Amino acid sequence: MGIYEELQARGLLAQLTDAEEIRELINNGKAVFYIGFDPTADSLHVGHFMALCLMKRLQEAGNKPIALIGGGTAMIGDPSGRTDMRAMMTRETIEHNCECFKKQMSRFIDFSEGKALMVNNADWLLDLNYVDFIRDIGPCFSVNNMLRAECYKQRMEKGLSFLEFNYMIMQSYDFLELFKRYGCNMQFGGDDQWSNMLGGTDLIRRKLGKDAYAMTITLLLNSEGKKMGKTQKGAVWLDPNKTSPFEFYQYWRNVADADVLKCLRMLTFLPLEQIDEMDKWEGSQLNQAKEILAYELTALVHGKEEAEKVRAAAKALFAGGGSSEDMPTTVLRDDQFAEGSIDIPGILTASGLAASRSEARRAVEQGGVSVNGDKVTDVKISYTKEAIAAGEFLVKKGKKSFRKIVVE
RNA sequence: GGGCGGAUUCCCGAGUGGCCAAAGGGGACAGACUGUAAAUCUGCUGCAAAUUGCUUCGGUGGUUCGAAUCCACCUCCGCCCA
Repeated sequence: MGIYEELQARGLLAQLTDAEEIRELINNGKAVFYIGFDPTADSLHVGHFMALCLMKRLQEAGNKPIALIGGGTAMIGDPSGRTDMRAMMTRETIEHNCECFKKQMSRFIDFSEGKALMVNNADWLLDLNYVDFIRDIGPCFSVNNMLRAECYKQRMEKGLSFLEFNYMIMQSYDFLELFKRYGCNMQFGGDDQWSNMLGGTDLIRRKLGKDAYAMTITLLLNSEGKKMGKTQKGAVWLDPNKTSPFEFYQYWRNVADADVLKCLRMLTFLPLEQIDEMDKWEGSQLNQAKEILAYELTALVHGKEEAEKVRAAAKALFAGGGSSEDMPTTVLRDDQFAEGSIDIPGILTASGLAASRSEARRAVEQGGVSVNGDKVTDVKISYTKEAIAAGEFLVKKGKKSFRKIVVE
């Protein structure tokens, strides 16, 4: 089974410009491919993770990946799949984010000895001369066609600025540039990038008369059709400071039944035979599959050691027993104690379990808060520093939010 | 450049002088039921020293005893015409 067949079996392939040709190239390690990552935040998230895994898989099959960091395209802002304009980012923010991306990517992809490249499109986009550029590239794009592109559809109603309209052209230019510089003959990306990617293959054909290929990977949607990897608070980040390994683990531990197998196939590196075996599981047995999913992904992103710790911590919390050593912990400072004690809303807000004292109060009133297993019934209850220091102090809000409290 | 319409709480959206911290829906959160799932039902959803006080309806000023609501100017957006 070639890499193409493997990707297909995992349900990763969405749209391809030329399936036969692409299969031929990637199965024989002849692809030099790129995936673009716009530095819109200071950490990669789950969506990027999928792309990085794809890179890794293809690299292992002998193909050469180019990770393109969009320091230039981030100045424009990709309108794909958005109903409103992105907030404009300052150049400083973008540069900072680029640095963060670089660090994180190096952990997933082997960039040593030219096995992979990392480049930044700021290098060729930022100094373009406007008139030269549009004279050179402009004639290759039909506005009529662009307006028909799927990625702008949603914006035709809510409005699209000229700035964002140019995004497709920038991305297309990237592909052309990479083709010329590094012989990059393929672009991969999320399915929402399809129109932007086609822009690139068209541009290469028009400018150079050469063929280049594009392929999108399936967006990871849950059974309700929503993008996975997002929580109420925002994305599930790969940076442990933004999404702790524990939270990361829990996110996957809690996916819906209908989504477990899909996630295992698309996100993990477990052999397909093993996943097919799990496909036969039903009902509460799926819980085991979820545990495997959560463990595997946490191990990929944060390392095996960390994954084992958080798995043990989760078991301790939900199944009882086990150690609480690696639970999310909040350290209370002296100044958070008024007259030597702190009340329950104070603890909940200090630990981030509640956003405000009002929210904390509500949680208590609804019977959702407990301390060391005992339900808190009095909103006014206070704990002294000594009481907290005396032993294990475990605060629980709802069923799944825990925090171990210690004092300075 | 001209004409018209719009900006409300996390999102959609009602509200056109006091009865408004602001209907309804979605989402989120909590409870029951469960398998750390889904579905369902219930509660809840600005902040706080909490039967009270404070801050919010694009921005700034104004009218008024009282403004999300009226007036002026500004910013941003959509539609139509150029």
